[in-house]
Amino acid sequence: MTEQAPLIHGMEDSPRGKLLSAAARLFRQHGFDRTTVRAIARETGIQSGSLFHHFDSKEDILFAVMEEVIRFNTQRLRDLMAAESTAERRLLALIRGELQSIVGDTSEAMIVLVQEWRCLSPDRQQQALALRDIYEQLWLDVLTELHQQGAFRADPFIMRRLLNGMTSWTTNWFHHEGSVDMEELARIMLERVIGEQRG
Amino acid sequence: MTEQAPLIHGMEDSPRGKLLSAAARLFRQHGFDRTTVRAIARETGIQSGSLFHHFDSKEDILFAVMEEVIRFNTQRLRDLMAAESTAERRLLALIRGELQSIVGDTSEAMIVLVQEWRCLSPDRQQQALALRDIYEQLWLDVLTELHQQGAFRADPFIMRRLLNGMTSWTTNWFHHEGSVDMEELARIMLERVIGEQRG
DNA sequence: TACGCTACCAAGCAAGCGCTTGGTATGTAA
DNA sequence: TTACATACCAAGCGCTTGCTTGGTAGCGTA
Repeated sequence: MTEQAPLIHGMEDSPRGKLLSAAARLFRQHGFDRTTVRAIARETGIQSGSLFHHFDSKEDILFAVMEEVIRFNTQRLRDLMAAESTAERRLLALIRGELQSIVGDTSEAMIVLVQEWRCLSPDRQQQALALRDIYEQLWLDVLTELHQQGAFRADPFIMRRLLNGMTSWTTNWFHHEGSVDMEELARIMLERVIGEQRG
Repeated sequence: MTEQAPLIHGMEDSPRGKLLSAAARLFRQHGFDRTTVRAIARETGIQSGSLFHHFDSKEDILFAVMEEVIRFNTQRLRDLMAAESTAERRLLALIRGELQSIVGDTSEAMIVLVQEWRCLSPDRQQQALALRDIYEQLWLDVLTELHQQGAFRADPFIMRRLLNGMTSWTTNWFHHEGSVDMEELARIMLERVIGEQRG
């Protein structure tokens, strides 16, 4: 170990936080199963056995990564929404925030959250699901409000699923040097809900 | 082994085809890394060693699953489109076909294609990518045509990415017993492109 | 000085993994 | 009858894996 990779946004500067940051990055790059505890330890600059002083099992690390990233991004969405006055602008804020979390400062952990879900035990899945429900409720509230205003006809639940698919999929193609930036992409996604406004 | 699970649509009724069907199902359920060659063999009713009479490595099995499902679904989309006379109807056919492949008769293999991509060697990824490019061109042709007709303003490339996200994500929520069926869902997705028509 | 807590090292164990090996049964064609 | 290919079995090898164990260094408190 010569250099330390930067921490993922929202994770604290402690042995635990460094471990989680390194783990998230490796899980994202190679997948949970192909990441060895030895690799996580090496990246953090400790011996593989020492890792179990901080976590009881490899799966515990995965769960901790997921839990932290859900909590952090739930709070971020709440903060972003609080500054907006209309339902339409709140939805744009949500889309912006989710994009930010997926292709921005917490991307490693967010991708892990989506892709390594089944590596959790059923019990742990249930716990993570409870946290995700809170996150999802933020979306449903705004979408339901817009639906009642007549902004779109489709079911708000379905609409959320479609939006979730659009944002999650960006992992597979979005690049910051690409032809479209995050702000413009958020706008385009918003238009999939409320239609392309004439102007 | 007492009973044989049904084959996945497009796979032949041979030792090889049965192996691929069983493997796809297991890969989907537990992931590539957590599926052992012993489990694949057991599901097919043979010994684990016998499996290597048909394939050189476990990764070869994964690649074969992916190759078969891309080829099969590319041809299916072509057939479905050939019956349609307008670009809008062709796009609906594409959406319908992709949904069918993801939540219908080839779902196991399609999900594996999306989720286990990085388990392929770089060389194999390149080969699979070439096949996927052909598949994607079908979408780009139709979307470009619609874009030129003024059906939507956004970039056709971006639009394809958004659609791909919407369809792929259905894995995580769509159920055949649910409140919306495949046909209606395809219609709703189409409207994300061309807008909700009044009527 | 003694104590206890946190953070770590060095070594290694048991289990599970992909894959190999050497051999057998069956079917088809010369 | 011989020859060869296909499809399989039984056994196990060598390696990697998550995790355990027993011990140590540094630090703050009494």
